[in-house]
Amino acid sequence: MAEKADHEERRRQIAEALLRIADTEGLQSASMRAVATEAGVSLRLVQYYFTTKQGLLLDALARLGTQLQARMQRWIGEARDPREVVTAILSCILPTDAESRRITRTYAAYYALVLSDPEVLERQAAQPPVVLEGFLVKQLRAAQQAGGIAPERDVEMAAAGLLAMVNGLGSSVLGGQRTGEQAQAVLDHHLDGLFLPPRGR
Amino acid sequence: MAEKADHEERRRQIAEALLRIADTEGLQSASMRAVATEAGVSLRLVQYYFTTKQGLLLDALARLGTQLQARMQRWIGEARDPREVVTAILSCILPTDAESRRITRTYAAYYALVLSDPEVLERQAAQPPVVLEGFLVKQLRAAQQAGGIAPERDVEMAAAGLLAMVNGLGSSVLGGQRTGEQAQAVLDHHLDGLFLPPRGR
DNA sequence: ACATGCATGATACGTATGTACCAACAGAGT
DNA sequence: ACTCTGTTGGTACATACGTATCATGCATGT
Repeated sequence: MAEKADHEERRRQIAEALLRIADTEGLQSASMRAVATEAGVSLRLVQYYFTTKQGLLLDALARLGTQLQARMQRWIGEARDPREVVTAILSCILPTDAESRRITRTYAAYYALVLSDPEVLERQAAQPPVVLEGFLVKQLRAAQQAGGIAPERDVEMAAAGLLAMVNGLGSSVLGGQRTGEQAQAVLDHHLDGLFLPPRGR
Repeated sequence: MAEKADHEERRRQIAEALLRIADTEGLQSASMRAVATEAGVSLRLVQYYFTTKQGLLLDALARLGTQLQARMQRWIGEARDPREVVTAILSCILPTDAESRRITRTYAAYYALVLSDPEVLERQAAQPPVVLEGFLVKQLRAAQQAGGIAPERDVEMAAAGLLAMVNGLGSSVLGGQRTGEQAQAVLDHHLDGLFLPPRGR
C-alpha cells in the first residue's frame, strides 16, 4: 500500500497548526481552512486525517495536555527536594516563559468550548489539569512528613487553594493585569507561608 | 417625536437575552438571530438598538459588570466587621448560588473573546474584576489595622493571591471538578489562615 | 508490469451569519 | 389635518464555514 507520508506526523503537523491559531487568534478563528493554510496543506488533507472538526479539536486538545505534561515532568526533574517539586509543579503552569504562555493561552482558548460542550468536558476528565491535584496532594504530604510543612496543616486544602491560585494568576497574566514575574512573586510568597523555614541546625 | 418604547429598557431586554444565551450555550451560539428570538423581538430590532454585534457584546458585558457590582455591594452591605467584608467580596464571586453561577459562567463565556480581541480587553480595563483588587487591599489593610490580621502580613500579596484563588476556584466549579460548597470550604480555610482568631478576652 | 488501495487535490453544496436595504406605521409638533 | 421623525418589520446579499463528492496520482505487493 502507499504509505508515502507518516500518518502520525501529518496529524501532529495539522493539530499543532490548530493549536498555533488557537494561541494567537483564538479558537473562533480556527476554521478548517485556516488550519489547512497554517499547516501548509490542503483543506482536503485536514478532512482526510481528521474526518470531523470536533475530532481535530479533541485531538489537538489531547496533544496540548501531553505537551503540558512533558513540560511539567521536565521541571519536576530539576527539583532537588519536596519543596522544589511543589514549586516546579505550580510555577511551570504560570505564563512566565514563551512555552508556558503558549500553553496557557491555548488552554484558555479551549476553556469556553469545554464549558459549553458537555462531551468535550467528559473527555477532559482524565486530562492533566484534573489529575494534577491528587499528585500535588501527594507531594505536599511527602513534604509534610519530611518536616517541611507544619503537621497540623491540611494539605488537601492547601493543594486545592494553590492550584486554583495558580490558575487564577495565569488568567490575570493573560488578561494583562500582571506580569508573569509578578504572578510568580505572589505564588512564591504564598509558598513561603506554607513551607517552614529550613532548620538552621 | 415618537418615543413609543423606552430605549434603555429595550436595550436592557436585548442585552440580557444575549447574556442568557452566553450563560446557557456559550457566546458562539449567540448570533444576532438567536438573541432576537431569545429576547422575543425581530432581528431588525436588535440591529436598530445595537448597530453592530460588537456593540451588543460590549454593552452586554458592561451590564454584566454592573450586575456583579450590585451583587457585591449587596453582599458587602450585610457584613458586620472587616473580616466579613473581605469574606463577602471573595465569596460572592464563587459560583455557589444561582445568581453567581450565572454571572461566573457568563464571564467565562466572554473570557476567550476578551483574550483574543485586544479592543475588548482595553474596554474591560475599568471593569469590576480589575478594580476589585485595589478595593480588597484597602479592606485587608483596614482589617490589619483593626488587629484582625498579623501586622507583618503583606496584604497586597494576600489580596492578589486570594483573588486569583477565588477566580481559579470558580473555574474548577464550572468545570465540574468541585462543588460550590467545596470551593467555599477551600476559601474559608485560607481565610482562617490569614485572619487571626478573635481575641478571647 | 500491473492492478489495488491509500493519499491528495479541486470543487460543489447547503447552511448560518452579520449587515444592508426598502417599506410601512405611529405619534408629536405645527 | 398633515407632515416629519423615530420605530419596527420583512427580506436580500455577500461571505464563511463544515462537510461531501468526484477525480487523479503514486507507491507497493505480487
